[in-house]
Amino acid sequence: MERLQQQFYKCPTMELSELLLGKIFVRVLPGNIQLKGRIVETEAYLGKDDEACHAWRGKTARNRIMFHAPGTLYIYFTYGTHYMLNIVSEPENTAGAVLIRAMEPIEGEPFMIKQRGTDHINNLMSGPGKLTKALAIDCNSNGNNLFSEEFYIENAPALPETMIGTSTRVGISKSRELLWRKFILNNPHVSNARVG
DNA sequence: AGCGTGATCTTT
DNA sequence: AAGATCACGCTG
Repeated sequence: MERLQQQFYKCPTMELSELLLGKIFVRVLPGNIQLKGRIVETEAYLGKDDEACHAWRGKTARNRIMFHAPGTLYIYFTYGTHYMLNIVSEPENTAGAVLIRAMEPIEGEPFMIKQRGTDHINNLMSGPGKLTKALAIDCNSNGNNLFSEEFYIENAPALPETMIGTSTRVGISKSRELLWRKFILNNPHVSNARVG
């Protein structure tokens, strides 16, 4: 399948969060290690009218990448332990991003198993902190984009609406009512959504 | 159900 | 300068 070009990412964040489901995220490490995962869960974050979004109050040192061009990677560190992977959306100077919450391992499982310290396949990338660990992604890649030999996304057929689930976002305390989480129904690699 | 862990943001 | 919060994961 061909790689997605920037044009693909130039659509509203809400649409993008759904279009990304089923696509193949590729991470290539030195030594020609190829890691691939099928995106199975996403969440939308918009600067405007979304208090849960980092950029809600405007640009800061941390969130500045969210104002970059569509297809840029916004990665941040949280809870003293985890890195979160987001794909920037919306035109330049407008904040928006899609959080990648879970993937289904497609290639490079031995590396992921080593990274994660478990060989349970359903547990390798079934959460936003888990998948960055499995793919060895940290803040060094913040601001990189998906049009390189290191990171790109392969196209895949669009999923029928009947396979896509919708819910409130996980782990936030603001804007709790928004149904901005999208996931592939009945896929065993979707994260265990924490409640409360 | 509780807690580790450290950067970031808000409030003093 | 201090305090609160946090787009989480693991143990129990």
